Amino acid sequence: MKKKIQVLIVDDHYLLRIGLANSLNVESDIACVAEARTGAEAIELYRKHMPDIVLMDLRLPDMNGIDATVKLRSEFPNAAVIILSTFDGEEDIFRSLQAGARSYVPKDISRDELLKIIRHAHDGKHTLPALIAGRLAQRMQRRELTEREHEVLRLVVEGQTNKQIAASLQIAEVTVKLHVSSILTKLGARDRTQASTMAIQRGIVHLMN
Amino acid sequence: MKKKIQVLIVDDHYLLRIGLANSLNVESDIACVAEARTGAEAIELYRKHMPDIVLMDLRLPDMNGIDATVKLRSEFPNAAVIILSTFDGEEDIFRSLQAGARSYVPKDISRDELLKIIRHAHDGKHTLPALIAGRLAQRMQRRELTEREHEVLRLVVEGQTNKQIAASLQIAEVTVKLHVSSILTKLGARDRTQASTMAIQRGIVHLMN
DNA sequence: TCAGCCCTAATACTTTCGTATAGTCCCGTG
DNA sequence: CACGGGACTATACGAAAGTATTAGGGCTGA
Repeated sequence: MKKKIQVLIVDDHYLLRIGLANSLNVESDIACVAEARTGAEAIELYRKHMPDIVLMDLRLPDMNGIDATVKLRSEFPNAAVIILSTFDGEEDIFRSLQAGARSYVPKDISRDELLKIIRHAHDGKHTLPALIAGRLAQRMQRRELTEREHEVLRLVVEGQTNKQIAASLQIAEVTVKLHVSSILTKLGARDRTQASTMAIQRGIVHLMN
Repeated sequence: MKKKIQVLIVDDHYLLRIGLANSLNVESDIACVAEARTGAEAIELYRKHMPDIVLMDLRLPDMNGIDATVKLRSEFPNAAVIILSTFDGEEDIFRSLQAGARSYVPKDISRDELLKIIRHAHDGKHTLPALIAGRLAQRMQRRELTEREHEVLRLVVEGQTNKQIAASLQIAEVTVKLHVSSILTKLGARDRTQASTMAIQRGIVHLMN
């Protein structure tokens, strides 16, 4: 008998971990070997079990699923990570794949598609659900925001005025205006309010509770 | 032997349905009797099975979980609905309970707490997780937006200017400004951009894909 | 019936936003 | 070394946004 595909599940949602573990263990060629709740725990358990596949939630208590992927792959460059997410913002997809993930799947995925993607990922292939691939294509068209523009955008989303942003970043208000203008053109937004919702929608900025 | 608490699960996420069904069926006094993927299906299956408890996702393909609850309870006023949600915006909590839900639980809830809430709901009690209760308390303090203000806010979040909103709603721009001002004071926002993100954060407005 | 709230509107004024143009400094790539 | 790009600053202007005040009409509940 062939060795099963060993999977590490990383998710802080209890219900989802059960659902995943059950779905996988039913299959004859796949087995869930460990479950982690945090990014740190994920790396620890990866060292211990050396699984073939990591199913990683995008939102984790301690760190971002993307950062966790980067950290994991810096230690284990061959780690096959599949990002699981409720969000389907283009930016999250883009960054996940940049971080070296083999795939990116929304949590409302069907059982069959998930299994297919796990098997493909195990074979070294990069498979994306059609919807996700479409989002990614959209994202590729756009020019990326610079680091500074990201900072400014974050503050814009928080509702700060240009003057407040200038104070926060220790730069002149005119400079802030310049950055905002640049952000607007890059995002294709008419004003800061639209830029703000677009940023949230696309996953460029995440609202935390 | 006592009759088990019969539960209807309403969620379009395959993984979560499995997780839930498994968690519940392990218990000796609880049984999942049916699973629905949409609001319409939920009502249909409720008629058929007459379950004791409905676990309803807030986000459904066809309609809102809150609307589904209202519809269900207009036909079956004694239906015990527990809303399940990834969001923990105050507004969603508030509206869910207004719609007659027995409880509102986030999807990252622990197994024990979920079971406790199901049993309490079955006894007719209204139990809320501490975090959720806190959010609700915040919400209760605030004055509610009027219907018109909601409409305006939705358009503000879309990034429309006052002039565009005036055109959309067939009213004068000055009137729009008045509504916006009123919204700002009620939300405690400085400007429309902040109001916009607050509205998203609190679940007053939902972004759709 | 009257008070109170909501929606509507007009006028007037201040502040902020967004764009345009022009120029300096620094850094990494070719 | 030159070139391009990013970050920064300055000045100036028109377009929105936001505030304040006043006021009429409609609906509701005491």
